[in-house]
Amino acid sequence: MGRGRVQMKRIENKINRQVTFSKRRTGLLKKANEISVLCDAEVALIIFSTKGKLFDYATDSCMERILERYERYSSAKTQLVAADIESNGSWLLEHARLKARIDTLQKKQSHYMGEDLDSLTLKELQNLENQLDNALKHIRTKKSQLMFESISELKKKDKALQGQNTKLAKQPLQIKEKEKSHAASPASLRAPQICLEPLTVSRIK
Amino acid sequence: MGRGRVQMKRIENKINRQVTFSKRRTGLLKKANEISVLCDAEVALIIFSTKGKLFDYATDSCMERILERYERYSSAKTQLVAADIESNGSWLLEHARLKARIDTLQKKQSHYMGEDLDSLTLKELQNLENQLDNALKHIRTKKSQLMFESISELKKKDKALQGQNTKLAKQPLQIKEKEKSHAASPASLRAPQICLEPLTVSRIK
DNA sequence: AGCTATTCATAACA
DNA sequence: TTGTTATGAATAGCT
Repeated sequence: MGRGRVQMKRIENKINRQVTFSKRRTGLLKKANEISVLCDAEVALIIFSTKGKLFDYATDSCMERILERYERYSSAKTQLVAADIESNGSWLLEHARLKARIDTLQKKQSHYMGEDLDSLTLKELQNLENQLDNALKHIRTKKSQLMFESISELKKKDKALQGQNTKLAKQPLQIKEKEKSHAASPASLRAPQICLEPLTVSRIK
Repeated sequence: MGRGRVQMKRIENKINRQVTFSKRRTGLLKKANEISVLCDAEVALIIFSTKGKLFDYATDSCMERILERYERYSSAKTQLVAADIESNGSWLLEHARLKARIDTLQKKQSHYMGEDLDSLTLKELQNLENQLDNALKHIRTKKSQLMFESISELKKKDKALQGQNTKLAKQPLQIKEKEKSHAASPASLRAPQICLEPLTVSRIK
């Protein structure tokens, strides 16, 4: 992809190597992002230059999550690592990792709440918009579902109570009189309203 | 790089997405290896497909070493804070607290993404919907703002280039002939498109 | 940093 | 999936 083929071996000229590194690094990071977006894949890319400078990319800027997933996937040595951390006192690293993770999550959360948007590019804003739009669809679907369920339960309850009402209306006079002494209106007439309560409240926490 | 441009968003057709993933994955892994060899860099690349399958590349097949180096590098800045905590020995508590915080944040995040909605009540769903709706408004406003800015910058550029064009058209015949030999169309006509690039790509990190 | 001439990667198609 | 091909991208060598 340039003016001539290139041997697949270390570029000896230092300047050339540095320039090529810079150009290819940009390309690689770009492509990592592209496959992530286009193919809905989770990608983590870490590059250390010869001089030790770090460059990285991670889907959703969430490197830690992907590395954790990798560790989980690549073997069951997670436990060994954890034990290692405790025994050699390298919990410092662990702590730093947790902190970093929290930072990331908080930043992302602020974006989900429509805050701190100045730090985003147009493209990122577009992604965010699509994501939230999608989330809203799910949420509204779920909400409708819950409401329909409530309604049909209420209808069922209502029917049952009406049946009970009819039955009570046919009972001997004494019992009805007794009821009157307790309240202004017969309990049987209030029942449907009372029974609405648990149904609407139960899931609202 | 195929027969037509490609939108930088998730490919909706499942088959296409799978094929593209397979091809781009190959390309990405190849390029990761190339930059590593050519430029003497240390590279780690982790890819999870949508279905959770893992693909990876690491310089010298030594993923763990690179990941450790990464952790060392990215957490160096927070070590001071951690050291402070170590001194009072209450790091166990701290650790548990951080973990809990992360759990909370992650749970919340999944809700913001429209996932794991079964655990929410109707009222909570309503709150969530309102919040996201509000966030979307902010995001869309910001997006519009950015786009307007882009447009006005482009218009400015366009004007400048047209002026330049006019000037060039008035130059002696010899110079114009020279231009023809370089390209089919004058660079000034292509410029506006070229200038779109930085706006969409520049901040990929 | 920019700028081409080339080689490469890959989207669409088979 | 694998292979082919027309095209858009990436980039090597220069400036």
